[in-house]
Amino acid sequence: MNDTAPLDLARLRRSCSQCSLQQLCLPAGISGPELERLDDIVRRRRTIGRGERLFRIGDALSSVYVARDGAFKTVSLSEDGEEQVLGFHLAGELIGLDALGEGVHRCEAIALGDANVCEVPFDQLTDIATQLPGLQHQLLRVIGHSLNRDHDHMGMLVRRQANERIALFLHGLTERFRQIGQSPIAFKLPMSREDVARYLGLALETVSRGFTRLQEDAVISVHGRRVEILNGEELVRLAHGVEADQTSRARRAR
Amino acid sequence: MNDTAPLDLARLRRSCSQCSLQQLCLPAGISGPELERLDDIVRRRRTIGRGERLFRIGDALSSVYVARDGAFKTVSLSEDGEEQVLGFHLAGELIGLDALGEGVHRCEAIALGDANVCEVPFDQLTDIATQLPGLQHQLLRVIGHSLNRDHDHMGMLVRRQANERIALFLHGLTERFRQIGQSPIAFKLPMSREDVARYLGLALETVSRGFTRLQEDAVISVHGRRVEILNGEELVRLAHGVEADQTSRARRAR
DNA sequence: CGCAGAGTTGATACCAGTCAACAAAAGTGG
DNA sequence: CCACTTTTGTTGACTGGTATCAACTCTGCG
Repeated sequence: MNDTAPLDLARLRRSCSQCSLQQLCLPAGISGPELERLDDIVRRRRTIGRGERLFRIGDALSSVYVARDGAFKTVSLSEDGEEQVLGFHLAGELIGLDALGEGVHRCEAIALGDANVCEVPFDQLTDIATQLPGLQHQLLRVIGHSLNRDHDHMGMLVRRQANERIALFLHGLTERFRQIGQSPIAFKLPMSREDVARYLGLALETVSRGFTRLQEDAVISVHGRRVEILNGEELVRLAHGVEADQTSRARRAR
Repeated sequence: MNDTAPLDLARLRRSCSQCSLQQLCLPAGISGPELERLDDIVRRRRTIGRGERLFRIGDALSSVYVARDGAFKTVSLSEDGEEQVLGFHLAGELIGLDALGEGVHRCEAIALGDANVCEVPFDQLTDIATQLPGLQHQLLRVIGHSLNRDHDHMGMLVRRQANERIALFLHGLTERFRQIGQSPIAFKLPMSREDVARYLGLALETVSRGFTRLQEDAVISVHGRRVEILNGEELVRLAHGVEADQTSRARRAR
């Protein structure tokens, strides 16, 4: 899949203590010998190909995962078999918490491209969390962030119109890219228009039109999945329901 | 408000070990002396009046709460000051987890009617959870259920039309009433039409029309907030996007 | 080069939001 | 206890945003 295996291997061997995601991930807030104990249970370097699944609906909760690089979507299936996208997971974000309630996964985690993840056996994680209060605290924090993302997601879905949702979505992405140290103003979307649509509760055509419109208004530039943010402030305004300004409207009127 | 105060007082004094919500609440899975330790930190018997708040946006996370009776809504405020209802909380359901991420509440918990709650100081809870693995496990389970409810909520919001959302909402309520031992077929809605609308992402008029239509189709009977489920199976069908049957459509056509 | 998947654009229909008036219920004060 | 106000819920008419259906273009890839 990749001819730079030796190099990757070296990078992948890094322990939690050396990982660039440390501050976002479970190790935040613990250190020294405690970190080593966490390190021991983390099975690193699981590579996942595009379209592969970390787990499926109905699978027992065995591990939680942290995307190390690459991106994932979690989807649930409605009675008629349609995918609904519950969330996107970028580097450093925990995947698999959906099984916390009943111990069985309620959604599927699908790699949006080639990716690799840290796999953390859940029983062992909770085990050592009882012994390391700092880890328990951080685990709760990470779960909390997941809850927050869900709430933000709902905020996009409720009583906002299509262009607003799309602006919110793009704005949220830039913030997350910034957090993990990637460029927040020029990036490649890891997901398809259809995925975005199923995430935002819109038809994929509407998403496409929304992107086009943002480009017409000179807020972003889009070429397929390549997106560049040209006017971040305007993006934020649009995300909060402000109509596009006069010049943009004039441009569209032509 | 109620002249049976002495009786209530006696009931409210019950410890976790005697509480009817035990199986739904934190004590599930622990027992004996361990239960007593949990019991010790629970400040019971806080009474909350209709419209009062357990906490506000920006408050530091000090306690989580379990509704003992009564119902709550949690709401977040959008930039323009509009309420969006993130969830409804019936007896036995944990409130306050929204602050898990940053230690600060992101939403407000408002009593929908007079209620009383168990207040559980959060630091002490996590403290003894490190010592009682059964409690830690149950805490994670309860958090997981909260996540599940959020996901179910999203499922209602994404690409479902108004009548479907309303049917799903009612169906979900009956399930929750059943769980806490209240009648799942005849109940009084604790929340207003507006709350339902802000929860489902609809206009309140649309919710009102939806209820009326369900009544016309003889699926439910509504008088203000009193609801009776007349045809549970049909309700489930409607919740899954099946059109109303011929006879109902004929009735509407008149 | 040709193909399949992904994305764009256009025309049309319809669901649900909005505005508005009314009805019923629940408080409020004399 | 009744009149008044306020809140809550219902119903109707109209409009607009978005889904849907359909054709087309672009991109990457074997």
